[in-house]
Amino acid sequence: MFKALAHPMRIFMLEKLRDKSWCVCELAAEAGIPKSAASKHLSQLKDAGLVEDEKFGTRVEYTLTAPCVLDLAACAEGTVLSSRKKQLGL
Amino acid sequence: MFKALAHPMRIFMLEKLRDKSWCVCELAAEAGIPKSAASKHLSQLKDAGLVEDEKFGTRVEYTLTAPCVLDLAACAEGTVLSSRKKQLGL
DNA sequence: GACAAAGTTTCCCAATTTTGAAACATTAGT
DNA sequence: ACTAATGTTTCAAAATTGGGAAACTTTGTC
Repeated sequence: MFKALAHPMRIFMLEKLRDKSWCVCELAAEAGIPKSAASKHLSQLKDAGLVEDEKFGTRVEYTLTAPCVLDLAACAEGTVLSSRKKQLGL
Repeated sequence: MFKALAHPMRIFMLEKLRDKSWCVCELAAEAGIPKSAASKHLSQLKDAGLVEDEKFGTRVEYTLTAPCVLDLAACAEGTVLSSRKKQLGL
């Protein structure tokens, strides 16, 4: 699961999914990457249990499912920020 | 930070550090890897703000600092387990 | 000073991951 | 049936990451 989170693009996608569901082509356009890459990233997030997909015709919508991921991200942010301070000026 | 967590050996080290501080050579011995590798992994954990190091003579002791990492691990475990169930039998 | 112990850094190679293009489904609409 | 739109998969190249051995620091001891 941490491997799934260990890529800026996938973090970006999770942040997009925080507010609403997105289909692959929308996320690809937002991120400025080809559909194939977006599909593969989303597939990894799905394997990690962080998102779910649902088909609507030709579209596949991805939704954020893991409820604790946002808390997790907040924890990560706080940790990183406080360690930055220490590493610089204390 | 998630990159720092995205390696089994570093998770192993964090679990060791849950109970007490360890020096590099102790962790290397526990993990069965050379000191150089252990040092590099610990360096990444330090850069991510997850551990701190303190020198005692020639020894360098590493200590777990990020208080939320353990909650984070619990969250991760719960998420992974519930998604496994879904992916198998629902 | 010489030596040993503990860590770090460097160098190079192996392994993994990421990327983009193209081929391949699948579904919808005409 | 044909075409367009959306996703997924495959493949090879590119990029990143990890691993081990040796060189190098630094500190403590004799």
